[in-house]
Amino acid sequence: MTQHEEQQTLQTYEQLKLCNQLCFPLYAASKEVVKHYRPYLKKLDLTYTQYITMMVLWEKREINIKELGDCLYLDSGTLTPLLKKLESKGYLKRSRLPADERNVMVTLTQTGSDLRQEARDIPGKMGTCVKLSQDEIQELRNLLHKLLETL
Amino acid sequence: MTQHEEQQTLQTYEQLKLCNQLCFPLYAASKEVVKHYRPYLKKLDLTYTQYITMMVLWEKREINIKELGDCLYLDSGTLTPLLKKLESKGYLKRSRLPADERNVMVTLTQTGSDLRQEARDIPGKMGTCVKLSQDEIQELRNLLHKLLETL
DNA sequence: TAAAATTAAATTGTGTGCAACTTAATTTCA
DNA sequence: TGAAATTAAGTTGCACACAATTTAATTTTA
Repeated sequence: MTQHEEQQTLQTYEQLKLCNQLCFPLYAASKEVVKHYRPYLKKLDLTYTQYITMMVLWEKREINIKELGDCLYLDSGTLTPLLKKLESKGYLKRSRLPADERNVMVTLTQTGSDLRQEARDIPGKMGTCVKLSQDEIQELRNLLHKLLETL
Repeated sequence: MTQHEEQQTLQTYEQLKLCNQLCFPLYAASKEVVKHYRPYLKKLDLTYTQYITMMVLWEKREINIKELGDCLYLDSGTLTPLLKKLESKGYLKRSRLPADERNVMVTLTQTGSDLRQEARDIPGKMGTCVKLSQDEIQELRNLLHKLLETL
C-alpha cells in the first residue's frame, strides 16, 4: 500500500467514528430531548408521539390519516394503533369519509380540546431546560428544516 | 379576559404549534436521516442501532456494556438483546469480566473487524444525499453537541 | 465483618417505527 | 364500461427504546 493509499484508508476510517457523524448527534439529541418531555407528558398520560399528534389536532381540529402522516413523518402502521388509543381516551373520533370511504377523518373532541389547557406550560418548561440562546435555537431550527427539506 | 390575558393565551397556544417546536424537527430529521441509511445498511445486514454499535467497536475493539451505553445513550434493556444478535452474527463476543463479574465485556471478532471494510463507503454516500454545505454541517454538528451537553 | 447500599446486566411489558403485505374503495384508460 | 392501476388504511412481524423490576456481584459502613 502506498503512502497515499494508506492516508486515504485512514481518512475513510476516520469518517466511521461516531464523533465525526452528523447522524449520531441528531439521533442522540432527539432521544434526549424527548426524554426530557416525558415527565411533563406523563402528567397528561400522553407519550411523545401522542403529544405531537394532539398538537396537529389542536391546530387543525380535523385531518385525515394520510395528511396527518405527512405532517408527522409517520405511516399508518404507526398511526392506526396510536389513534385508536387516543380515541379510547376520548380525545378524538375516527370516521370514514362518506365522499371517499378510503379516507379516515380524525376529529378532535371537546375532551381533546380541553387537554390543550393542561399542555399549555410544556413548551415553556422545555425551553428552560435547553441551555441554548434564542439565536442558537433559531439557527438550529433553520438548519434542521433545511436538512428535512432536502431529504 | 383582558386584552393582555388574551394576548398571552394566544402566544402560549402559538408555542404549541408543531412548526414552532425545536423538538419536532429534531425528531423528524433524525428519523429521516436514519431512513436514508437503511438501504446501505441492509447490504451489510445491519440495523442503524447495530451499525452505531459496530462503529464504537471498530474504534475501541473492546468495551463493557455500561460504557457502550454511555457512548450510545442506550440502556441494557436495548443493548442486551442487540448485542446477543450481533454475537449470533459472529461480529462480537460477550464475556463476564473475571475481575468484576457484574461487568460484561464486548469484544470485536475478526469477522466484525472485517465488516468495517464493507462499511467504508457509507459515510461518503450519506454525505452526498445531505444537501447542506460543509460549513452548515459543521454548524449543525456543533449546535447538536452543545444541546447534548446541556441535557 | 455482616447487613445495607450500590452497581451492572438481564428481564418484562408497553409503545413506537417501519417494511411488507392485505383489503377495500376509487380512478384511470384501453 | 370494465379490467388494471392507484390509493388509503389496516395488519403483521420484527427491532428498537425505555421504564420498572429482578438478579447477582461488589462496595460501603455501622
